[in-house]
Amino acid sequence: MKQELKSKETQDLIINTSFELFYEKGYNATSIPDIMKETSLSKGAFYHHFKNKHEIGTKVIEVIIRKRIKEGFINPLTNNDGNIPKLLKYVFTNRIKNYSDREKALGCPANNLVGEIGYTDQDFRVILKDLFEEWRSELINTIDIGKKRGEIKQEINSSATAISLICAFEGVRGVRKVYDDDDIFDEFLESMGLFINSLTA
Amino acid sequence: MKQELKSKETQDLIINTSFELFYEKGYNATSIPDIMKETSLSKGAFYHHFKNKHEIGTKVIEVIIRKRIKEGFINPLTNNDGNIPKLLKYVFTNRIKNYSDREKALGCPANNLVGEIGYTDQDFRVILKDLFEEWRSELINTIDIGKKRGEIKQEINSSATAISLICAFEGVRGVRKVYDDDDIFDEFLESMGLFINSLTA
DNA sequence: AAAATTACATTCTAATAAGTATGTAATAGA
DNA sequence: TCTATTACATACTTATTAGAATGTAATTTT
Repeated sequence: MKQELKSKETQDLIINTSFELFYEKGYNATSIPDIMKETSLSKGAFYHHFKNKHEIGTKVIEVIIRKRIKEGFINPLTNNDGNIPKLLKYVFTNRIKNYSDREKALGCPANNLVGEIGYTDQDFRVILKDLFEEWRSELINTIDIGKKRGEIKQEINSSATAISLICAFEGVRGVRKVYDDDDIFDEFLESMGLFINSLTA
Repeated sequence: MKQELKSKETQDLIINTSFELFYEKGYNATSIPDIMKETSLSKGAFYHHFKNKHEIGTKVIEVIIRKRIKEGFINPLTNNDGNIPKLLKYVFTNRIKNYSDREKALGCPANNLVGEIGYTDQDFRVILKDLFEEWRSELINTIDIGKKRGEIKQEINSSATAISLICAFEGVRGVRKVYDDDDIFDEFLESMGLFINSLTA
């Protein structure tokens, strides 16, 4: 096989495996040997492709988690031919219900990482902030469209609403984690639906 | 000094120090030597009073974090002579603004631990769940009182509303962590205020 | 085809971890 | 007062960690 291709495949394997382990056990609780055991590759392979653990952490956020947020939360917003409040409800409520048991039990990968951020590691914080900002700005845009179309009240603060939707969503995913119970989701979705209704003109 | 008293003081020192370190660096990133360096005590002292790291984790949740949630969120609810929506606004919005910079930057200790929970450690999950349940049940009670008094709409689902308030609150504290910016709080509080208003009869 | 480079594997080091064993001075009980 | 126990400190063991050094076969470049 061509070297360049092989190399890319190995890197992808390491990144994907790292993501899964970080998601299941947490970043700090996952060691490089853990990752390499899972890939069936050697430590040499790891340090050939990556500088250190911090670099793979960064890559996992920038590549995998970013992709998940883009595909799961940002892209669906751009498909805004229909009614905006309905779109918001879809993205923030209906979608959640269809998560796998694993995803429900493990929560949001981005939010889990946020929980691990300490006083010192500002690097992850900044990358995650950029991610949230991408998401928020698309949400603001979506809400603004709703306002222009008269589907959302003019007096609604788009930016405040966007951040609140994100906060509430990240919040449930954490709370659902500790409850390990679908009822929490259902009740949350009911309130979330009411909140979105309260935005409609 | 009497032994029993001395022993209690040492245990408290270890528990409090552990809480601070877990809060600043996270549970998994904090080692027993870290804790003992901070207390200026020896490892022998630690293992004399506690079985292992897991036990101190449990104690920190059951004692310190529980106390914080009780005093900060549950007890204020029981002081419900005034208007209930106003009380909710106080507990969920005004209070947050008065957090110290450190508390803003570090987020919610309970929620941070939630982020570190993996597939395996069900122990912490269950203790945290009990904590959230205490909080939620008091909140449900408070909302019910508001309904009885006619301050909150009858058709509001108290349980769903309670869990949503908790989720939203835990959510911001995480999001605020990554943003490291007070504007996020202000915007969130604006939306939160509207949401609470929408509950009023 | 020879030389250089790449993509790893293997081996090693130095630090740090959790937890145990042992020692000792102070206190408490008999 | 003698003995037992408590509250630690010190020292040790074993496992695991991040990362560096070295080796090597396959691929690429010249």
